[in-house]
Amino acid sequence: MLRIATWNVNSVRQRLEHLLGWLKETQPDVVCLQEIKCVDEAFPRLEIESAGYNVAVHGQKTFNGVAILSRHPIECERGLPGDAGDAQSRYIEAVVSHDGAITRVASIYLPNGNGGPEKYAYKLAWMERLRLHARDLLKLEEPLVLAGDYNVIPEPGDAKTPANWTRDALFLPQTRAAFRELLALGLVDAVRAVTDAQDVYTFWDYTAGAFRRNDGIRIDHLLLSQQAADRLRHVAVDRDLRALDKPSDHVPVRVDLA
DNA sequence: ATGACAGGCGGGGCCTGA
Repeated sequence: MLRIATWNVNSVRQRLEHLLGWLKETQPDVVCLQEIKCVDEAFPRLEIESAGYNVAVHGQKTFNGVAILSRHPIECERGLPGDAGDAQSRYIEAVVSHDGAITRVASIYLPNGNGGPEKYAYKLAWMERLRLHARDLLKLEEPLVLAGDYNVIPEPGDAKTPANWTRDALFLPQTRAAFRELLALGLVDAVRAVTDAQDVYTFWDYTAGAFRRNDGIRIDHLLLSQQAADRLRHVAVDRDLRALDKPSDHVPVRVDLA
């Protein structure tokens, strides 16, 4: 069994106590982190290694930053191919060796895309780079898990109040179409493989009592290759973490693969 | 339409997020 989770922690240093407690309680094998908001040297490596994890970081000062934690040996690549001039740290990929086999896992922090046409163009270009890279990875015919904060609300049922998002980059028609193109490669949305429930959310805004009103959206996703989907045994959203003091605005989503 | 919060940076507000 391999338990793989994704979590946008909104600063790993601010969230370290939550992270360590959740690792101990949930015992994931592989964790994809996003928005660590620090350079590699500032990542709390020793504390996490002491909890039993190998650590691979692709950090950045102040913004963005991704990491992969693994109880099993990993070999990592940093950065999404397709634009050598892209300085934002939003992608790290690991080959996890376990049980005499391998599973390939990526931690993804897809651009938000709000804030002007340049930012939205960057989001769409990034999604196309991701599609091309995913297409290449799928040719390997391996168990593959592309996990992260996609900043995409795939369907109206993935928001409590979809009308609030119609002009937002997370829900614009082009954004949703690009996400569907990813799925069309043959990837499986793990949550949608196990439930049609319309109230599965992974993010609640800090403002206006959004969590109290359960005014959330589902934007953190694990997309599985067929080889991984065949092994899918369980999916969970650790929504209770949003009720802690000083929470991230996102909660972990995780899968168990046989 | 704006701002509600939160974090980083850096020592005062400003930028970014979703």
